[in-house]
Amino acid sequence: MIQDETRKGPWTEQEDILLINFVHLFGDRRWDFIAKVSGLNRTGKSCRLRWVNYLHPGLKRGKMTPHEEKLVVELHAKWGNRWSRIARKLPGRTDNEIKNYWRTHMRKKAQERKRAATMSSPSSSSSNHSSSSHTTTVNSSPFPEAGEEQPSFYDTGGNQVAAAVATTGKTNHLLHVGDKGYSMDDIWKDIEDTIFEPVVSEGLTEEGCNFSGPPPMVSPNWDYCTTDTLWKLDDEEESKMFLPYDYGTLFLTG
DNA sequence: AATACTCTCAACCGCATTCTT
DNA sequence: AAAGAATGCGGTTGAGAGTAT
Repeated sequence: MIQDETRKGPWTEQEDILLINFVHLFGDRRWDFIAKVSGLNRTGKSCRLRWVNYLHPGLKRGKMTPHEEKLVVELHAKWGNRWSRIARKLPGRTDNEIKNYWRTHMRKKAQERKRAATMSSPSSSSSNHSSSSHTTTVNSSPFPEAGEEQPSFYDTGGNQVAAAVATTGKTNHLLHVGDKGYSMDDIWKDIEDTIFEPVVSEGLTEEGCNFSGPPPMVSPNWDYCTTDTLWKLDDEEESKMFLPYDYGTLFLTG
C-alpha cells in the first residue's frame, strides 16, 4: 500500500492535514518521529519545513509591510544572512520568506544600480531617488499605513488555496479532500472540530510508537504552537530557552 | 492573442549544530 | 566522552503566476 520511497515535491492537502494533526499531537520537534508515525512518506526534515514555512498557525502572509521591510534591512545590516534570527524579530514571517524577500530586494537593487550606472550621465550623481519600490528608502512610518491593508492572518496571498476554497467550499474532513486547493483557515477550523480521531487511529501503528490507543488530547498545549512560538524567542530569551512542552514524551516510551 | 520575460514562493540539498544513547 | 541521530540553518533551484512586448 504505502510506498517505501520517500515522497518529494509539493505537498498535497491530505498530507498537510495529516501533518497538522500529528504536530498537534506530538509537538513540533519530533519531526523524524512524526514523519514515521504519520505514514507520510516524507522525511522529518521535509515535514518540519512544511510546518514552519506553510502550516504553522502563526504565519502571516502577503506582502511585507513597510515596517517589516525596514526591519529586515536594518537587521540584515546588523546580522547579515542570519535569516532565522532575523525572522525571530518579525512575528509571523519565516526565514525562508525573508530570505526570498531579500533576494528579490537585492536583485532589484542590483538592477537599479546597473541601470543607473549605464545611464548615469557623467555628473549625474544618479539623482538618487532610485526610489526602489521596496528598497531601503524606508518610509518613516513604522507601521502599516492607512491605505495599507493588513493581511489577514491566514491570507495566503491569494494563491490557489484561497481560490479553490471559494469554489469548493469547505474542506470537510481531514482525510477526504478531493479538489486541489484549500485554505489553512478551513483546515484549522476543521481540525478544531473534528480533531484527531480519524487520523490518529488510522495513521498510528504500533511500530515505533508505543501507545495503545489515541491519547485523549485536545491540545492543552496547542497554545504552544500558536502564533508566536516560533517568533517568541528574542536574543535574550534564546539564552534561557527551554520549552514548555514535552508532548511527545508523554506518549513515547522509547 | 501569443510569446517572452520577470517575479514570487515552495521545496530540496548539504553542512553545522545540538541532542540522545 | 564519543558516536550516531535528529534538527536547524542558509543556499539554491524550479514551477507557476503575472506582466510586458
